[in-house]
Amino acid sequence: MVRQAVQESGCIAVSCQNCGLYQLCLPMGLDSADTALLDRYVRRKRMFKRGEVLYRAGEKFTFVFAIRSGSIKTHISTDDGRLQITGFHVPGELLGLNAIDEKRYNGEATALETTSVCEISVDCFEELALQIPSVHYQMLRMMSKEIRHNQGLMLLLGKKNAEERLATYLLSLSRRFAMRNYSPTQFNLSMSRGDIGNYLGIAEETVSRIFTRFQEEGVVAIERRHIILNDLERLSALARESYSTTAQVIPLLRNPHSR
Amino acid sequence: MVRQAVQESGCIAVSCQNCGLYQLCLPMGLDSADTALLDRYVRRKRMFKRGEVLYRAGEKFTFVFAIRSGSIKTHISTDDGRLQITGFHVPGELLGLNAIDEKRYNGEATALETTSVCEISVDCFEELALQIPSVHYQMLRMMSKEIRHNQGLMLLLGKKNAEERLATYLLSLSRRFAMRNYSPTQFNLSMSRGDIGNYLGIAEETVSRIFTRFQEEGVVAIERRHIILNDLERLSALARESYSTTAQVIPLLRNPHSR
DNA sequence: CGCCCTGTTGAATCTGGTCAAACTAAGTGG
DNA sequence: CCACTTAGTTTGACCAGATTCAACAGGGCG
Repeated sequence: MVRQAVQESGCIAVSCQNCGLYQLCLPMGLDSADTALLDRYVRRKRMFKRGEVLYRAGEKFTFVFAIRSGSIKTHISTDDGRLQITGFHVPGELLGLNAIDEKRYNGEATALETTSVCEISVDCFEELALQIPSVHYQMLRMMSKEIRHNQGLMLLLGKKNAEERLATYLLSLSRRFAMRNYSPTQFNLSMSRGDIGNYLGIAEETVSRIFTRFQEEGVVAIERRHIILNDLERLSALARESYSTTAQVIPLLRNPHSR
Repeated sequence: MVRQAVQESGCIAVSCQNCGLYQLCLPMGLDSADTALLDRYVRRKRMFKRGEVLYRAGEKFTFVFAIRSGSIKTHISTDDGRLQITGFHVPGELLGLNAIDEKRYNGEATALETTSVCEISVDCFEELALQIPSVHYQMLRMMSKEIRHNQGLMLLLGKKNAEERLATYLLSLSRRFAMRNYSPTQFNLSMSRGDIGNYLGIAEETVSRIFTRFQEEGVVAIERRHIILNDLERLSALARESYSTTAQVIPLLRNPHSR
């Protein structure tokens, strides 16, 4: 189940490949006792059906969730009930980490489709961090990444118009699929038009209208939830950003603690 | 300069009170050698005048900045030059932490007024983290807090109208001042109308118009950059959120590593 | 003293939201 | 197998909130 794959970067990818914990990118020198330990932490698996909730805002922080398959949306809401989707999450990502400060989840996570996750008990997780000090460091990197992502979204929400938002969104999905070695030009949208609109801060009708416009212009071809990006160049122009696939799945930088 | 103040929470506030490093909330048992060490890290002080830049996007991650006095704005920009302010920062806050993943600053930080900061060398910082393991944990908490804050902003940008945004903004400033034992109902805005508008995703003219409307309604009194909040209740209603000052400056939770 | 930057106010315009209705696909149960 | 429901999506018409453009006021600073 758990195997070691030494990377030239000086890290080990611990897998359970499709269980997000491997993202923690443990440093070299993990012995078999450690791997056994890790195995213990990822044992708890669980399925969620479309619409089922992983955690709710205010609940005690008991699990970190690693997505194995399927997809999840995370969202927060105003006091008067309007909600904002803050992210869509795919296999290999960890959920719930940012509850570490308040010890309570600050938002809610819902399955978009039938989804399999590993529940990692927080206590175990902290124990793990004690045994393998660089776990904290890796968590820092992951959260730093999330902050970066959220800032990108803030830029989008604050400064872009509806068309740019949708084009940006499609490109960002494309990049994420490319990173995971799926087709960057053909994929399924697991979220509804309503969810997309909510995430991008526009009405679902607007999403629909702009999708049809993109289609008329030949930039994309859409068939219900399946989409083909015909012209990434033009899409980048519409998003007003440059298209690049430079980012790697898990940037395995050298860990400063292994000096 | 550095003094120890044992808190009932099991933490020590290291100060240099007005130097944000104390936010790291070091665990008990810091000996004099450690405090001396810490003193070394916070030695580098520096002043920035209004408009001067602390760091730019893409620059190598060399310093973490702790604000001692004044205020700073952080911002990112689209490829075509539009920029989005992602935060205003006041004394006691740390800047630059989220460069930890890519080793490069992802945005830019600019002084809003004459501002004094401690520059903490990243190398020193990592050394510190090695010596005092809970530093990483405290960084996690700070980043978790930032994520929470950014999510709040995303909610605002995605779902609130101009009036709600401004009311929310004033309340959030009020809370921050209250936390630091300044008046929650009377303070100076160190940022321009343009900056406020940019941050909230609305035009500066809209900021101006709504400020005058609030003033006509008697909710606030504004004299250039000085503002008095006359009616927090009504302001909360306008923001459509409940007013509370429950949050504390530095939530000194028990550190799980000091078991 | 006059310039410049910031902020305020007005008027015209437009993007995107809201409301309403039709349509499609996928179930669901008789 | 078909009527019926339901959720998701698309499209049209209308309208409101916010932007844009423009002019102007006033403080602060050289």
